[in-house]
Parts: sequence; C-alpha cells; structure tokens
Amino acid sequence: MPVMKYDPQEIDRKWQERWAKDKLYEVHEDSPLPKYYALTMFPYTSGDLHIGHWYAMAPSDVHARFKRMQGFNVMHPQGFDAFGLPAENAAIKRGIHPHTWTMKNVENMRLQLKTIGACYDWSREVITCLPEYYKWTEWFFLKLYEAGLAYRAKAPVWWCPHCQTSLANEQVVGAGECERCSTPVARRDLEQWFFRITKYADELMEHTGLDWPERIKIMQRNWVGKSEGAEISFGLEHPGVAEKELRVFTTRPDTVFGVTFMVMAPEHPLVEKLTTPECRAEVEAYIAQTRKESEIERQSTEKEKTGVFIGSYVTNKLNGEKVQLWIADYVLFSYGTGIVMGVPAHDTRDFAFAKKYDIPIRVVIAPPGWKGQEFEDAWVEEGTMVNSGQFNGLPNVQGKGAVSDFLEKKDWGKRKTTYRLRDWLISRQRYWGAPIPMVYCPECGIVPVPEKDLPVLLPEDAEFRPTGESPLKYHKEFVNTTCPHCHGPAQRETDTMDTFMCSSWYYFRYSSPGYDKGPWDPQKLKYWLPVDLYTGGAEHAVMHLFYSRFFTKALRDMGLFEFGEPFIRLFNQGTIIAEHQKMSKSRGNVVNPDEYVKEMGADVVRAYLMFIGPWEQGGEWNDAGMNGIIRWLNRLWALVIEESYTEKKVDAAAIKDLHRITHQTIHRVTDDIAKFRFNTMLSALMEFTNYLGKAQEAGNVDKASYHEAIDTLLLMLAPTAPHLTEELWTRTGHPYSIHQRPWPKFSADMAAEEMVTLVIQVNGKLRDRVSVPVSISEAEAKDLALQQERVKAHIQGKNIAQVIYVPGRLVNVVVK
RNA sequence: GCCGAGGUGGCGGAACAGGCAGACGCGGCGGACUUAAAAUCCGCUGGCCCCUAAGGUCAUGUGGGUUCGACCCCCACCCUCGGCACCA
Repeated sequence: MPVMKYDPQEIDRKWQERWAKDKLYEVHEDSPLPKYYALTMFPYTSGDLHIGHWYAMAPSDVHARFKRMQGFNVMHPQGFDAFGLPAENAAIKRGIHPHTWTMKNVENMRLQLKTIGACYDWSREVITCLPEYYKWTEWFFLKLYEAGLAYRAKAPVWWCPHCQTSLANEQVVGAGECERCSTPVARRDLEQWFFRITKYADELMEHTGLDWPERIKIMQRNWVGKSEGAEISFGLEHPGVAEKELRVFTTRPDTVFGVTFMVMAPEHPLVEKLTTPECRAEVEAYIAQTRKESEIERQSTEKEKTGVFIGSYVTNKLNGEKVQLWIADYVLFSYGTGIVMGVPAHDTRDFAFAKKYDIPIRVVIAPPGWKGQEFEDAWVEEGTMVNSGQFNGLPNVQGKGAVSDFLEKKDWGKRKTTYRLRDWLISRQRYWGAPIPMVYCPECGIVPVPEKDLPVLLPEDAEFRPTGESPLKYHKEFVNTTCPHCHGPAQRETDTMDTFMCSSWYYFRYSSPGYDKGPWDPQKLKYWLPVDLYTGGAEHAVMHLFYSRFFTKALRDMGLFEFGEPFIRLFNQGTIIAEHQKMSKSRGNVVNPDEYVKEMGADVVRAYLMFIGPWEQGGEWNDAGMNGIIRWLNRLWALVIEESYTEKKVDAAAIKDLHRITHQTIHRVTDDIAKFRFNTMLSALMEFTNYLGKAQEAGNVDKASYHEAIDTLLLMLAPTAPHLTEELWTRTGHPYSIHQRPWPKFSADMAAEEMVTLVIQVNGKLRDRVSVPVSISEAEAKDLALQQERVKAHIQGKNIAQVIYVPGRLVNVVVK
C-alpha cells in the first residue's frame, strides 16, 4: 500500500466545512446562468450507505460539477426516501418506533453522504416521512381522486391466517409461508385503492424528445404490452345464470373457427355458477390449489399446464358449435376478460393443453402446401383460412380484419386493444406510509378529507405488536372520526400509500422544499423543472420511472404545469457486485466505504469507482486496483507542491507539443465527461500527468506554459477530486475556489497535429510505419509507401493490383 | 422461451464512420535506492518460432461469410449477466 503524501482526512474535512460555511453549492433562481437540474435517485433510509451508493452518487456529482464549471446554474439536491416496510419490521423486532429508526438512519446517512464531498445543495433536502412532505402526498391523492383517477376495487393480497394480516411479496418465504410465523399463506381479496395509470397507457409508450437508454424505453413499452385484436362473444345458456354470453379477448380473430375449448381464470366469478354438480369437487380443489400459487408460479413456463373441465358449454356463434368450458391457472383474471378461447392448432400453449387433455385440434389456417395432415405442433405463422365458412381461401392476415368486421356487423364482438399494464394498486395495510385521506361514513359513503384538514397525521402512539395487526386499524382515536360532510360518526381509511407514491413527486419538491402553500412554489417549479439529467439504477426501469411519468402526465392534465415528462435525459449506472452477487445486508456482502474514505480520502474512492470501467457496466468490487489511483494523486501532489519548475533548455517545439497535448487532453476529457465515460477521462488525465512529469524533468518549456498546463490539469481534475484540487489550487497561490472557475477552453488549432504516423500494409498486414506531415498528398504517400525497404521485400516479384490510401491513416498495397 | 447487454493479456479494461489490437491502471519479473524491508524511481511484461537481434507468425467466445483490410458488418452456434415471464 503506497504511503500518502498528504493527509486526506484533514483536507476533506477542511474543505467540506469551508464549502458548507460559504454555501458554495446553494443555488437560486435569480442567476443569469442557464439552469441545469442534475438529479440522482435518492436513497432509501436503510441504515447506512454502502459502496453501491457511492457508485451512484460520485460519478453523477462529477458530471454536475462539470456542468457548473461549464457555466450552468446547477441544482444538485439530495434527500431521503423514508417510508417503507423495513422501518416497521424494525419496530416489531426491536421495539423501536419507525419514526425513531428512520430518523436515526437519516442522521447517519446524511453524515456519510457528506463525506462524498458532492456539490449537493443541502438546503433543499427532502424527507418523505415528515408531515410537511406527506401532507402533499395526501394532497395528490385527493387531486387524483377528484380527477377520477383513483378508484376502489377488490384485489388479492397475500394473507397470513395466523398473523391476521396481509403480507408483501417479500414477506412470503419458502414454499408460500409467512416469514414471521411460517404459516402457509393464501391469496385473499380486499377492497383497495387503485390509480388509473392505464388511462395513460398509449402516452406512456411514447418517449419522443427524451434522451433515454434504448433498453429502458423497450422495457417500458413491453410493460405497457399493447396488443390489438378483438373481443368476441360466445353464447351462454345456463340455468340460473343471467349472463347470456362470455366474452373473450383474442389477437387472432382469424382463428375463431378453430376454437375447440374455452379457458376461464379460476377466480372468475362465473366459474362457481357454471360448474356442474359432477365436476364441483374437482373444480373446487383446483381453485383452492391455485389460490396458494403466486402469479409468477402460475405463469412459469417450466410448469406443465393444468386445468379442469367445469361441465358447461358455450356456443361459438360463427359456426354454432358447442365448446367445452375449462379453468386453468395460466389464465389470469387481471388480463383481458379473464377468459381465453382455445385454438390448439394455432397456439402453442393451447396445443399442449389440448394434447394433454385429449381435446380436438382443428386446423383453420393452412400452412403453404398443407395437404390435410395432422399437426405435430401449432402453426402460428401466416397461412390461408380453411374450415372457416365464408372466410375460406382468405389469407389469414386479411382474415383478422374480415372476421372483426363480420363480428361487428352481427354485434357478436368488436375490435379491441388490450394492455398488459394494470392499474396501480397503492393501498398498503401498514402503518409506516402516508395515510390515505379518506373517510367512510355510514350516511354519505366514501368522503375525501377536506384539503384544509390535511395532513392526516400518523398517530405517534401506535403500538407495534408482533401479532402483525395493522397499528392503524386498532388505533381507536385514529379510526374514529366525524364525517366531513354530515358531521356524523365515521371511520378513517386505515391503509397507507405505496411508497412509490412518495418518490413519484419528490423531484418537484426539491424546487421549493420549504413551501407550505402548496406542494411547490409555482415560480420555482417553472424555473427548475423538468429534470435535465436523472441517474440511477436500471432496476427502476418500470416501477419508479413509470409511476413518475404517470404522475407528471396526470398533474399536467390538472393544469399544475405544462410539461408532460419529468426526466429529459436518463442514464443508468451499472451495479457494483461483491462475491459475484448483488450487495445486500441479508447476503452479508456489503462493502462499507467509510474505512476507505477515512484512510485515503473521498477523492481516491470517487476516482477509483469511476476508473473500474464504464459507468453503465458496474462491476465486481475489488480494492486491489486502488493503489494505482493513490500513486497517481501522490505523483500529482509531488509535481505541484514538492517539485518546483526550472527552465533548463527551453525549446519552441517542446512548448508547441505541450500546448498540443494540453488541448488534446481538454478535448478528450470534456467529451468523456459529457458522455459519462469517466474511466477513459481518468486515463487521459493520468497520461497528461505523466506527460507533465516528463516536462518537469526536462525543463524544456517556459515556466508560464508549464504552470498554465498544471492549472489546466487541476481544473479538469476538480470535478473528480474536489478536495485535493481545492487544496492544490489555493496552495499554488490561486484565489479560492477552484469550483467557481470556468472549464478550460479547447482550441482546435492548438490541438492540431503536424505529423501523423502513416501505417503501411501489404495485403492488409502491417509492414511498416512512417511519420509524415499531415499535409502529405495521396500520390506522395503511396510513393513513399512503395519505397520502404520492408514493403519492397514483401512485394518483390509480385504484381501490384491496387494501392489503397486512407488519409492520415494508412497505405495498403495489394499484391497478387 | 422472448427481449436487451456483453464475451479482448494473469486481472480491471482501451481501441468501434471497417484501418497500428491490448491505451490507462493493477499484478508479475528485473534493476536502482536501502544494512534490510516498505515506499519511491527506471526498464520489461499476449502466445509461439528464432542463440540474440532483425524479423516472422498466431491471437479479440466458436465456425463460416462480406471486404484491399473485420474486436467492429452479415449468418449460424456456445457461454455470461440483466429484464420479462404461458399476455390469449
């Protein structure tokens, strides 16, 4: 381990205190500079910061600092995502109140975050679990409710019969057991609140004008999962059932004549009524079985398809045939109509199902050259319609439209677009979240809490018992209230909101965090929003980013602002892994940065994290390479502080070279930071440092040029190593602060090369290289190439077929 | 299974408008300094052929192809990592 030439702890502390005292990074709206809103996803208050947080924070800070130096009024805020399940678990396990636990973590994490030395404007800090914040989270619920975007419906939750409580997915462990008491859990329907995100499905698939990674856009489009097809009515005739039809959604109306069975989701309400007595026992057993399965299990491709015939039939109106009705777990009640038509000949899943249960397979789309033989597998490609009445002979692609037209004319169905996207379920049966501001009145029904009564405060004296009972549900003073409408006795909603709700608008709040007349100061919001650059992990591709976009669009439609997208540019860094796994407390492979920071300073840790590789790739944590960074910064320290410069034999060519290298480096570094290529940016700075070390030894440039080059190096390094460069900058007699200096200006003239290395190949193989003036003509270059001894040796006795010249690059002599 | 990203020295990674493969750094080897070690500095560091040098030759997951020229483009395949999960 190299010995450090400077005391990083002392330097870090000194400058962090000074910057804070001078409010160096606090920004205001009255700046003449153009605004730039640089945001990093805020951390959850898990307890402490690990190296993965640094990997997210440090490079984005470098970029923000770079933007500052480039002349932008950069807002770079930080805060805490503070509501959530772990706080409540800690409360139950260790008897600490969630508020106490969370705020202790905030204190700790804030201190850790400050050691990064980032240009955060801490005056804008936001903590989502404080009433001053969640008052507005509740306010947004009311706004969405008023806009008709919030509604109540039944939805299944994991239910532990022993704890008498609902469980999050992650609380269900092993083979479907409660993590607390190991009782087998099951799905149970509860009335819950939803946001109508599906209303924005089409708009959410659009990303025009956004500078986002292609893969995230693709993931979001797949998440919406738009599919166009038709809803088709099948005739139903069943004693005691009012419904005269069952409707299915299909993307393949052209195959409707090939329907040989129908499958309903087991939880479909009509299943019960349509099941015949002789099938009842088996059907009920199957339904009970399904209730124990998670959606992921139900949809697993690994699993063999199962299902049960329920004894009833429907009629295919197009050909009058009776079709048997089944239930199967692979049909989801939440998608389409919850009923699927089975066309085994033209759908692989249906084919497997029909084979297993011996259901007829009827070909209705003939593959080219089909002679009537049986299928080995489903034919899902294009073909010609057969066995399809008046549609016979039609290419199936046209058949989709033709069948749809026919259905619409007969009123047996209609064209329809379905989405995979479901409405956003925001109810959580827990304490540690923003209360849903609703009241249930026996007289007036569902009544929203008036705005003036917000926030609905979480009662502080709630009890956290290991029974799992929701603390709010059993808190009488909280539950019992009066109806805002008729003033009679009423009860409060006891569910709280999904924490994604809190993180869907925090980036608005940063614009004016202290504001109390609304969620934000409209003038300030107008100045700062939308976010110019948002960085964070790709794990938020669909949930957080998607909800935030929905929120923004909904608020835009309420007239709260005019833009429809919150994040103009998005960048996802990769994940830092340890022991080949993602870091997590439960795996026990968390790398804590504090010791590293203490020993070698924030600048070394910042630089090393960026030097590992491309930011978007992440990588395995291994501190072995850190020595390289320490050595480099030590060399720099020595160069600037310990080794004074003396002119020995000043040489005009050397001065010119120095200027050229300086400007080439400015170009590389500027371009690299702008594109988040921090690893190559650091290589360029290392090369430049090495070059200056040689110049210092040689003493062949004038003093002024040398010092100017050193200054340029410090300025370019300032975003990466803010503490060290500030120290060196002031020690070399410059006025504080380097972080208020402009970014070095690039000159193309200065960077231009006079000589260039021409590569000479024979048949594409490297044979020689010559240094030539950049101005060399094609004829001269080719001539020169053919004169080279090594080239001659390789073309001797052969015919020159062609000579290829790539200006400034190479000459390739092709011989036969 | 589908979608996406990626496979380059002992290691992290450079080079991608098709044009010097291995920048920068780690590690290793050798040397200087030292009583010695650490630290520091200097040199070497993909494989093979060759006494050495000069040079040659093979090398970017595998096999083909396009091209004067391929890490880069096309086809097929094999791995690794993310995401989605029977979406009707």
